[in-house]
Amino acid sequence: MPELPEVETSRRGIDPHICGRSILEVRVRQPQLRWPVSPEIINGLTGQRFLRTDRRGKYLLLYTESGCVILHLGMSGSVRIVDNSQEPRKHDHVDFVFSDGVILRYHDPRRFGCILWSKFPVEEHELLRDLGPEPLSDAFGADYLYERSRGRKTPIKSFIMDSHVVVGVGNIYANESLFMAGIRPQAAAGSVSRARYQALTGHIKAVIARAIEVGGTTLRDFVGGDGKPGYFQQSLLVYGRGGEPCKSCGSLLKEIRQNQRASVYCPSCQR
DNA sequence: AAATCTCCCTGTAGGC
DNA sequence: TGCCTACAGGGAGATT
Repeated sequence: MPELPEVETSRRGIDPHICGRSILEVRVRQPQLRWPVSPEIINGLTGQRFLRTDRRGKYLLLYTESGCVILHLGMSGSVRIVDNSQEPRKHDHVDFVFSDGVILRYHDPRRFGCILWSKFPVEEHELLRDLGPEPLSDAFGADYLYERSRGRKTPIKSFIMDSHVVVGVGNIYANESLFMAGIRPQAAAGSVSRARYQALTGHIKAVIARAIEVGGTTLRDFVGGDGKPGYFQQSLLVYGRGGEPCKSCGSLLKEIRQNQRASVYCPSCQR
């Protein structure tokens, strides 16, 4: 599943190939994603160019002179750069066809992603308007989480995965960072101390920053390859390891479900 | 307001 | 081997 580092790695991978090139055509083989592909994208982009790219949470933003494509990869989505000699494969739903035979190809087997159009200012689009701060920004830190969490009884794992609190902390990083901070995922967010939020935010920032660095080493994969950035290489401490021994103390890791999501933790290291 | 539930979809894994 | 079913999961929207 694409986490924030993969989205950022995708953005960096496609940016130099699509910016400045004329859009000849947008080919949509399957418009039914999470929401239908915006008609403005299917019909209205010909002759325009992407000027720059950006990212907000896990949303990729592709700016033209008249507006902005909002693209989300969902659970199984990917984008890559191919040339016009490469036939689309199964689940290659959308092609942005540029001059010089360059194609930005969107692939998404489960179709939980979306490709939407927004006029300026895109920050006021309803999908982006109420999002929390970026995890790597200075606005996100122990003081912020501490203040936001007072009075909240929701489990801390649900709290840090809430995109209105902070963007880009998916299930994998929530599990991993809570383990590193020694906090049980069930703990009420409002009862976690400032000091523990200090540890937690530090680990969230570190794990995401490191994953972006690792992804950067595999940028070449975005051109003609399978579009898979390198976060798969990273070793996971708890995620997917329920029932296996804790890498720190050897206790058996517990797996529970919170909000229909798997949570794995060490009953000894996390309190 | 906050917490919880539902739904979208298909590849994969497990059972027989 | 192959068929069948259960299930995972980001995140918005509905419901409690």
